[in-house]
Amino acid sequence: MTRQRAAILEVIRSDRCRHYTAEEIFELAKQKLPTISRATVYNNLHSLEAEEIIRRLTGEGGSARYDSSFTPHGHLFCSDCGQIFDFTIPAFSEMLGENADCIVDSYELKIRGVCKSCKKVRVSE
Amino acid sequence: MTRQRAAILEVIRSDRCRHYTAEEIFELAKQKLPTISRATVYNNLHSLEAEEIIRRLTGEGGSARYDSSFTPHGHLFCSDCGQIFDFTIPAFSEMLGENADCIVDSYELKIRGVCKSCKKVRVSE
DNA sequence: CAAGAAATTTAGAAAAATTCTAAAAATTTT
DNA sequence: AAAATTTTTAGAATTTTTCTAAATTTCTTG
Repeated sequence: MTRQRAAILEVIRSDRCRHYTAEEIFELAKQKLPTISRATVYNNLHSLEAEEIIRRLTGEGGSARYDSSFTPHGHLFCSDCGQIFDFTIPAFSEMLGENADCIVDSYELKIRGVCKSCKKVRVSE
Repeated sequence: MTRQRAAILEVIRSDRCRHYTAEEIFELAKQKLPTISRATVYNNLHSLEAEEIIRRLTGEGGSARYDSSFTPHGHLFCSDCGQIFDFTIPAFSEMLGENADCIVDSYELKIRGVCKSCKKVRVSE
């Protein structure tokens, strides 16, 4: 555990809904450790994901975003505000268990849509 | 509908299990239309996805892969052979319908694990 | 706690992936 | 078939990620 790794983790964990990009994490970590380098951020993001501490989310726009939790859960990608909301599906594990003749290491349900508050804005417009 | 667009679609549809990358699609389309450019491939991949004809899959390695169908379904990313297998979950739509207070445009279930045949290889080794 | 070994970080270059641009070509409309 | 619109091309530019070798930090062990 290095100071850099701690700073990176702290940045990722400081956020429970924005899901930062690598570049954002780099900029924020830089405020704590001005000499930190991009490569260190990427190195740590990779190892943290390999250790199942954080999760890499991709699919919207150019750069990956990071989730402070590795626990399997769904992500709602709001097409209006761009935020990524977490949610869980209690019955999900069972559903998978009974049909899959494969090894399931992890899963992620990605929903594209419009979140609650943006839906309200749309209705009122 | 241009010749380029048709060639790109044809390439994507010629494959039901590999899920080509943009670069692979570019190379394969080039065999039919030697002067096709990368930008055209990307332009068309974007518009085809916006028109909900194909789907962009991301998350494994650097480049996105393309699915010839936009119909919501799950993807099993095999961590051994790297292939992406499609599967459907009949009960899934209902499950979503009853809980989501948001607009769901589409969804994708991503599973990381080991496919049937790689599992067999692992056991026999 | 100090010395050596191992692992990590740095800075920047390099590579890979994607987007942009303006002119040319193709397609569609009239 | 001419004009208007859209798409394509080629390559530069940008963005994102990875690599590299030297320097630094952390860990291990006496």
